[in-house]
Parts: sequence; structure tokens; C-alpha cells
Amino acid sequence: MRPEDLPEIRHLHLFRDMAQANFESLMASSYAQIFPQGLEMIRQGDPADFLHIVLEGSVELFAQWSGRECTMAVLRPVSTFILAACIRDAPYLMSARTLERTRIILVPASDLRAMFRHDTEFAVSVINELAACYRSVVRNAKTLKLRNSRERVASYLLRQSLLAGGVASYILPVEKRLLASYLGMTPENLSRTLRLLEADGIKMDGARVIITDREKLTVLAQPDRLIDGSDEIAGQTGSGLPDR
Amino acid sequence: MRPEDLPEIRHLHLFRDMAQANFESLMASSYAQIFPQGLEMIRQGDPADFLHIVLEGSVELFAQWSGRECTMAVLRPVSTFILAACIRDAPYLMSARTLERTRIILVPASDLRAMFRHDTEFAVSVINELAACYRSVVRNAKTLKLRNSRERVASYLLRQSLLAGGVASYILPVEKRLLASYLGMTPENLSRTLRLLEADGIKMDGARVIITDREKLTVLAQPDRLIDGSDEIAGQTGSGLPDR
DNA sequence: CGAGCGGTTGAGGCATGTCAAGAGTTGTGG
DNA sequence: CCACAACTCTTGACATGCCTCAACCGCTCG
Repeated sequence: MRPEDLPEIRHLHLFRDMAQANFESLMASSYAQIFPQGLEMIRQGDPADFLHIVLEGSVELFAQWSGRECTMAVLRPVSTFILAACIRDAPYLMSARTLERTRIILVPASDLRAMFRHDTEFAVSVINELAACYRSVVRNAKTLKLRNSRERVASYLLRQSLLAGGVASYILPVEKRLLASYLGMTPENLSRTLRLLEADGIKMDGARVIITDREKLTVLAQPDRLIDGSDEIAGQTGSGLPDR
Repeated sequence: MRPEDLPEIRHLHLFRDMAQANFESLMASSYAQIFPQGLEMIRQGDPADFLHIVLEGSVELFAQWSGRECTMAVLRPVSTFILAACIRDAPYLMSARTLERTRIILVPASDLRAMFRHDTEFAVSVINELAACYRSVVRNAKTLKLRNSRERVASYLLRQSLLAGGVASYILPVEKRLLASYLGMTPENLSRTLRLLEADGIKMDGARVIITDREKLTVLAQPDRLIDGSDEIAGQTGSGLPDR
């Protein structure tokens, strides 16, 4: 691990409040690893041995069943993932692959579990992190069950604009095929939906999104803080597709 | 609160390992309440003031958006709910209503938050509980995205049979209209699907499920421990529709 | 006994997935 | 530097899954 990585990791809510000595001890048993693009670094069902921290690059979390596959999240620096599996010492529920060349810090799960018994501030941080993750997935489940695909796309596009500071135009942070899978639809259907949304205040130009009528889009998307909100803290990931 | 309630609560994983004095202190500031059937005790968006514990009866967690509504979970004794909102001191993401006359213990969220800073064993319990809840919702999201409605129904029916000890016949633990919403479909569609499943090893008789050909049903449902499993511990809820 | 509700069934329609083909882009190796 | 392969994205045609609306049955409960 590079010395310059430590401040970045330390800055994460998860590690921000623990004692310095404990942080150093945890990092001492961790190590960095660089994965090439497209590598499946975690396979669902495998035992969870390490907490992962993305320092550079990006990672897709996805799930498989019966030959089908869907994207569950995309993670960007600096963020952690599969915390829950490490804590429960249970098999991963999702697989992970790199979307580009990616640098990861691996923190041994056993050290992690020992540490929150030892450092109360760290335990509190873990609690807060898990609670935020839980709420994030609940929001995700709500959007899947309560909105149809057109509404999901509209909310997503609007939300991204707001995350970028309310800009009228921005580049999609992920490939459309991945976005489609994240939103629970096929690439073909996303493509068609994006075209149809031109009647609702959206114009696409390749990967660029142009909001031509924010009011109209808002009427369709009906953004709701209980679905599209982000519990503040989680804003530390600049990812396009949250919920770890 | 009745004195005989305490052992039941104490038996929950969440409260099992904390110091006796701390448990008593937490319970001292809590109180019991009885709600009639059909009462909306929690409205999504309201601030989370109390951790809820179901002692008798049953509770539906549901979500609303834009005039639509869906069931997220049904809870039965003895189990807790909306822990995450309490911890984050954030608004509820889901509403809750009683399905029958129900007795609830209310634990002040502020006391809860103070307690896990004070009692490490309790903090560890909270961590484990949250991690289990997180994984439960992830499983739920997976089944929604990876399986079609017929497969979701088949998995559900098979899973309930296994939870009941592999019995060939059992009574549905919830109304069909509720089950439909939980599984992300309309009541009409569930009704039709149940009929069609007679070709796949299921026979319905009112609310009774009869598995006529377990092998055939299993082929269709393709049960998967990474979706249909339950992280062991969570088995403490006898509910038909888990994930808090 | 009648109202209300859950459940079922049918008809019809919309939303979404599937299959296929082609344009554009990217990356690679000769 | 070019040619080719592989891949994403788009579009069209078609199939089907699922929802909506409506009617009806049976049960429960006032």
C-alpha cells in the first residue's frame, strides 16, 4: 500500500472516527492490489474474507441466477463494499468485477470483526455505515416495485443532474447497457425509453444527457426524498449507481 | 409493560448479549402499546423516534409513491423493525400498519443510540442485526430483478414449505392480496399464476398449499441459498414475508 | 339479510422482453 | 496505419408477460 493512500481511506466515514493506533493496526494487515479491466474479483457464494476499498477505477456489483445476470451497483473511489458479508462471516450475495483497471485495498474480515469489538468509535461507524447501506437498498427496492421503467429512467436522469449540482447537461457515468441492467430493463428498452423521453424534457446525444425542460421531467419523475434521497453521508461516493 | 414480556425481548439476538443492567435501563424508558387492527402506526417520512418490537399480532411494512402502494414485509412476534431509521435519526422509508390487534414495545431511539456507545456487546449485536437486515433486502432485490413472477411465486411457496420443516402442505401465512403485493404483482395475476402452477407440482385449496410434486416445483423454482437463504440468525422471525 | 371485502375469472390492452439486423465505435494485431 | 473483430447502441418486427377493468362468487360481519 502506498503511504499517500492512508489519508484517503482515513477520510471515509467508516474509518474517520476510530483511534489512530487502531486505524494503523488495521491498515498494517491490509494490502493493495491492482486488477485489470473486466476481472471478476469476487464470485457470489464465495466466503467473505476481505473488506474491499476502491481507491482508483470502478467496480460493478452484480448478481446471477439461473443463467441471468443483473447489475446491482457501480462503485467508484473512495468507497467500501461487501461490508455486511464480512461482518456476518457469510458468503457474498453478489459478484464483483472491475469496469476498468482498478486499485483495491483488502482488509482482512477477521481483523475487521476483532476491531469493532475493541474500538467503540469504530463500532459506531460500522453501525452508521450499515444502516445507510440498508436504507439505500430499501430505496432501490421501492423504486423497482413502485415505478415503471419510464419513471425509473426519468428519476435516474433527474437525480444525476441534481447530484452534479443541478446542471442542465452531463455525461452518463456508466454505459447504457449497464444502466439498463441497474434499472431493471433491457438495453433495447432503455434505448427506446430514452427516445420517448424527448417528449418529457430529455434529449440524448450519445452518452450526453441534456435536460431541455426540467419542469416537465420533474412532473414525470416525481422525485421523492424517501426514494431518491441519499441519507447525506452516503454522498461520499461519486458513483452513478449507489447502494453497496 | 408486563414483566413477562422482558424474557421474550431479552431473547432476541439484538438484546441477548448486552449487560443486564443496560438492558433493564433500556426497558425502563420503553413502554408497551396496543394497536387495533388496520391502524397505520408509522407513516413513511415521519422522524424515527422509536424502535418497535412486535410482541403479539402482526405488522405490515409498506411503501407508497405517487398514489401506488406495495408491501415490503410482514413482521410477526418476536421481532424488531425500523432499526436503521432510528440509528440514522432519519425519516422512516416505509410505513407500518397492524394486520390484527397488535402489541408493540416502543424503545426511544435516542436511548438506543446512547446505549450502543456505552455497551460494546450491544453495539456488536446491532452490527450483526443490521448486516443481516441488509443482506435480507439484497436477496429481495435479487429475486425481483432476476426472477419473473411465476418463478417468484414458486420459490416463495417452496421456501415456506422448507421453513415449516419440508411439509407437503401448509396454510399461507398471509392473505393472497398481500402476498401478491410483496411478490411485486397484482392479486389477479397471483391468482392466475397459482392456477397455472398446478402444472408444476402445486395445488391450492383456499389458503392451503399442497405440494403435489416437489421435484417438479424445485426444477422451476431453482432455490438458491444466495436468494432464498436466510443467514440463519434471521430465522428468529416466524414471518411469512421477511426482511426488516 | 345486505354490505363489504377477498378471491377468481375473462377480455382486452399496454409494457416489456426477444430476436434480428445494421450503424457506429473501440481496440488489436498485422 | 489499416483491416478486422468485438462490442455498444439503435431500430424494427414480433411475442408475451403483466396489468386494467369488469363481473361474479363466497365469506364474514355488522
